[in-house]
Amino acid sequence: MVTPAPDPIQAQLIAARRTQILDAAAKVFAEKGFHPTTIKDIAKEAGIADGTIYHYFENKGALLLGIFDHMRAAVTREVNFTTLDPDDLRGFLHAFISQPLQALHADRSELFRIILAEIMVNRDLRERYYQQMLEPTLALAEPIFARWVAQRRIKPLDMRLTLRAISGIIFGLILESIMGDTTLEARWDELPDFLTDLILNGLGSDQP
Amino acid sequence: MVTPAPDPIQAQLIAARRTQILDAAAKVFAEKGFHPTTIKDIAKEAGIADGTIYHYFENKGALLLGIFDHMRAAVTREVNFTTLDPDDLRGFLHAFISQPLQALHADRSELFRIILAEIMVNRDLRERYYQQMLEPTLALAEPIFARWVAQRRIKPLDMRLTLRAISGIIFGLILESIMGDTTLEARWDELPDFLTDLILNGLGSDQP
Amino acid sequence: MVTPAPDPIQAQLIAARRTQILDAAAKVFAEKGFHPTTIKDIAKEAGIADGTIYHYFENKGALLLGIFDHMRAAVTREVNFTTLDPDDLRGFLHAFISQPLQALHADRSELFRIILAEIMVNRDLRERYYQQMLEPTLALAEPIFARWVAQRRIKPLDMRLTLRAISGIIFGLILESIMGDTTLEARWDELPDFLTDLILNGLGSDQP
Amino acid sequence: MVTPAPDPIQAQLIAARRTQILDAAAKVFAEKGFHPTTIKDIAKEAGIADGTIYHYFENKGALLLGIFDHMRAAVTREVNFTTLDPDDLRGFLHAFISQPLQALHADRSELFRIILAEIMVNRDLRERYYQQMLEPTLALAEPIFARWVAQRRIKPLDMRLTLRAISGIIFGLILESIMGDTTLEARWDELPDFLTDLILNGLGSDQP
DNA sequence: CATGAATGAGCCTTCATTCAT
DNA sequence: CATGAATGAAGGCTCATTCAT
Repeated sequence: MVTPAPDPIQAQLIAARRTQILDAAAKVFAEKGFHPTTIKDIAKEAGIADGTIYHYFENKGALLLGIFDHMRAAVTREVNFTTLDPDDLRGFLHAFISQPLQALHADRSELFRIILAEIMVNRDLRERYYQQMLEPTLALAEPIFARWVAQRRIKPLDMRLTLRAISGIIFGLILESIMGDTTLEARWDELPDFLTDLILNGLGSDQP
Repeated sequence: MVTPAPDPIQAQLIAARRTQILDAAAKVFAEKGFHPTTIKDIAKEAGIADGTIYHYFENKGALLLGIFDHMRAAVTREVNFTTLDPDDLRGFLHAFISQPLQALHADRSELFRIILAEIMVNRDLRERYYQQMLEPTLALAEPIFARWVAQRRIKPLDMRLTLRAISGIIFGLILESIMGDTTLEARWDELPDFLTDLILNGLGSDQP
Repeated sequence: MVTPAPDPIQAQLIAARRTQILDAAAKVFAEKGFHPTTIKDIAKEAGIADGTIYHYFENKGALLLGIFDHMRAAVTREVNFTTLDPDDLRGFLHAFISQPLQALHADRSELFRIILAEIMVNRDLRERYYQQMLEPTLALAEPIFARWVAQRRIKPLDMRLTLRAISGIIFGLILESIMGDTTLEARWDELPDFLTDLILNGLGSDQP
Repeated sequence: MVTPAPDPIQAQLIAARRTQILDAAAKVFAEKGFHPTTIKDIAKEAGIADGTIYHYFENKGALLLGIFDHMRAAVTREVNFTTLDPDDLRGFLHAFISQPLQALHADRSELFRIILAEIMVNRDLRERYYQQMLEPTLALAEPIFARWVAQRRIKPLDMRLTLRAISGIIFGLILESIMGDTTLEARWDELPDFLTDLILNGLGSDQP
């Protein structure tokens, strides 16, 4: 296991090698799943020897954590609400829905599926996911929604349940897509607009 | 592997033994997860020998399928929209939300978590889940929602996306609860009412 | 790992299999040493599969412990001072010297060499050896020697050091023989008489 | 592997580096044992890189040989019968017993334990030990003892067995001490006097 | 049908050793 | 000469599955 070297060039090399290994692991995991994948598979994919992996990662589980962190960093980079205008209610909501929907779709979805499976099963990973992704997102959005309530721009609903419902939709749709729903697959790009309307206006007819 | 005997008493015994094994497996899986559980664990829990399990199930994977089918049957029994009055828009929606929320919660949630993990990873199981649970539910609700549209009681939105969004909420909230969200855990019973309102009326303020 | 069955026939079979494995292990250990020997080597020698060994022994180390216990039982059977006449000073001393010298020589010496090496290195085994072999022997002999002192048949020396010295001779000679000393090898059978005289009368000339 | 340089300064440096490595190895071996110690452990202890060790030693086994030689040199330095007065029978015997007892005790005993374990298992080391330590000592003492016999100061016993018995006592007591005998541990310093008397005068009472 | 001992393929991991820089 | 990243062989151990009793 390589400890971060003070030497910046060394650090660069180490980071590069770690990324190389993680990329290989991510690829093979996405194809075969976590458990069916052997260290040899990953090493072969990365073009290195089995043992080399253990210079950079404690064990197989650490690879998954590494991938998780990489993905989290990437998603966090892509999903960034701080640049949004909180006064633009519709725009904010649209972005709030659209960004995760895009981030966890497409080429990332296979890997996310595998990670999600392990999240379901691995307590560490589960807590990590909750504390580092779900909870921060909810915490970030809460004051913004609260302001809208104060401004009477949205109904004075319970914010915590509301936020969980909205993020739940996103989550649930990603899951349904993972399950193989072809309708969602085909019309993924319509979802942000559609959901924004649905959430804002509801399903019910205006006429009583 | 037991081939279905014509003898009804035999069949009874076989079914009982299968259930005994499946219950044991479900218990141990829920505690330890699928992969960490060994056949010996299950046999011990069921009070039988390892080999006996193979008289009733092809292999370890078949146990999970069996559990899945059992759970599906139970959920299907509990979640039954056919007895609902389709003219009671609010009541139907409430039940549509409430029933799965109850069915997959509580003492079943640990096992569901484990099965979900395998669903994510096992194509067979995934397709089975989609074809036998998700898709039928959507198919069942679609004409009912369509009728409401025709009656102008709900907005003429795209039904397929609408249904996926609504079931997505349910799915997503179960997931967030599995992730360990204590808010949802504590206020699980408020969800049906809350969600029914939210879905019907939306988040937006009435005042433009 | 097989737990002792209440069924006496089962117990017989289990004991037989354990012995079979232990004998195979002893043979290969004696030839190649403990560490260089693989589980596969032992399994092959025993004519069984690798995994079978783990039905009967926790791990490789348990094999060594098992061999150690077997050898201890055998040596204890052979080295038995309780049948000796404690009034026969010379006879007792002769037997006290002779028995271990015979027991740990010949076909047993190769295995003893290997076990001794692990004793040197493995704290558990070391304590086991001390508590189960060395100490009991010393404790057994002490009252007998004390009686001789009381009877003024031997000098009133410190009994504990005396006993350790005598057993030390035995131990040391076995070691020197293990080291490959050909003189000892060739004249092993002279040792009991020779040592009995030496210990009783000492080296010094009678004439001052 | 460094070939001896003709340059004396080079040779000095090489010797120093070898000693540095050997000291580090000795320390770690004494703490963890030979097999459990990795080259990395030793390199870390010595404050150098893994690879550097291989410039000075063929392989891991050579480190043990090197330590063995170092220890042998040190012991040989400390245990030196040539300066003793061979006419002082008691004094010589006392020193003959005392010196090894001191040399292989105290801070050296842990390392000796480890080396002894490898001696038991490694034929090369075993022969080296016998030929370079045990046999020379015996050979050295033999003429001296023979002279005493000629002078009728000791009994005309078989010298070869006598010497082996005496060195066996020393050897055996060191072993018993290694085994964890607390009596010996506590009274180690009494041994030389005690043993000298015992060996010279024997255990038997003077009165017939 | 029930049993559970036996099987053996296969995986993670370690670590002595090498060698390009 | 020093470095330490890379290598890859090897081994202990697990466990799903089989099958003789």
